[in-house]
Amino acid sequence: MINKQSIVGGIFLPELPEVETIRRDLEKLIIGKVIKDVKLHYAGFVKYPTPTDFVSRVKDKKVQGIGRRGKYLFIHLSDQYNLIIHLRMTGRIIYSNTKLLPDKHTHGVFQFKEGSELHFHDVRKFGTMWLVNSEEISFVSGLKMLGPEPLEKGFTLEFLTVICKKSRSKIKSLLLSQKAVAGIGNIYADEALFRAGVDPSREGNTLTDREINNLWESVRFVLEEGIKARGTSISDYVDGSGKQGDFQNFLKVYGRKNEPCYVCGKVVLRKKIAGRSSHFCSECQR
DNA sequence: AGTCAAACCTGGGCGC
DNA sequence: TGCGCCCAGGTTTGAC
Repeated sequence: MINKQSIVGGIFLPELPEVETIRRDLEKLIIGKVIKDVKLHYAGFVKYPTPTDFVSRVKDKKVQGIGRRGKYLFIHLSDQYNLIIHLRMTGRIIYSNTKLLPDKHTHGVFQFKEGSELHFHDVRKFGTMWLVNSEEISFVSGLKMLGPEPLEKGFTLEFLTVICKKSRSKIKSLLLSQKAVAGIGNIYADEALFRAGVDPSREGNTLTDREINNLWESVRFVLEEGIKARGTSISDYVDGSGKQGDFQNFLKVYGRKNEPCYVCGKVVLRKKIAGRSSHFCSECQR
């Protein structure tokens, strides 16, 4: 049997490109399907409503579309409901067109009427879901304060300029805050800053117009490259092995502590900035 | 307003 | 071999 199972988003640390790839994959797999039931093996990921209400609400809902905002995945359901998912760090969504045995980290199994399943799998149990109607959307924590989508029109150079100029926090911290740009995590923040040639410790209001322009361009570039790289890896159907892409080839600084910079040869440094591990080249980033 | 630490959680890497 | 410790990671919360 082919297409037996598909790991949709099987890689750690899902940021915007990973969530976007999951969105595209799910679009091909579950639109039009009707949810028969959901089994909760660990209910802690359900943030709203109560697990009992979550189960009863989701039954008989039809999947009408898949959306994304920052790192939040939206499953648009019938009756104006949205299943909103944040995978946090280790969350995965696994699709199978047959019944699939849950393992110790499978916390929820959505069963569709025609026999396929969507498993929510999360080793560290940080991932969360909300099932809300339009009046309850404000219950989804973190959603309101999201900045513009970096790959859409709202993320203008002018917007980033204003955000930087009025901020005294470190630029790395600003990128991670979700308010300057939605969907950037630690990996893409480090990669964007490297590409822009900006030291992650710099305060936002010290960046020149030229640096902000570089950063604006770099943020979009690395996210687009990320989508391209992940797109090839995840759309492959696998038989349980969870084939992954060549993400490593894409990274210039992240995870390369003490390895030579590809541009200048100096070793890539790693240090905590604003509480996050940050990788950078002190020669290429000023 | 900012920064920082703690909390959430568990597997993996380390030293001994 | 195995124990104990510490760490990573995104986000929220609370303290200064």
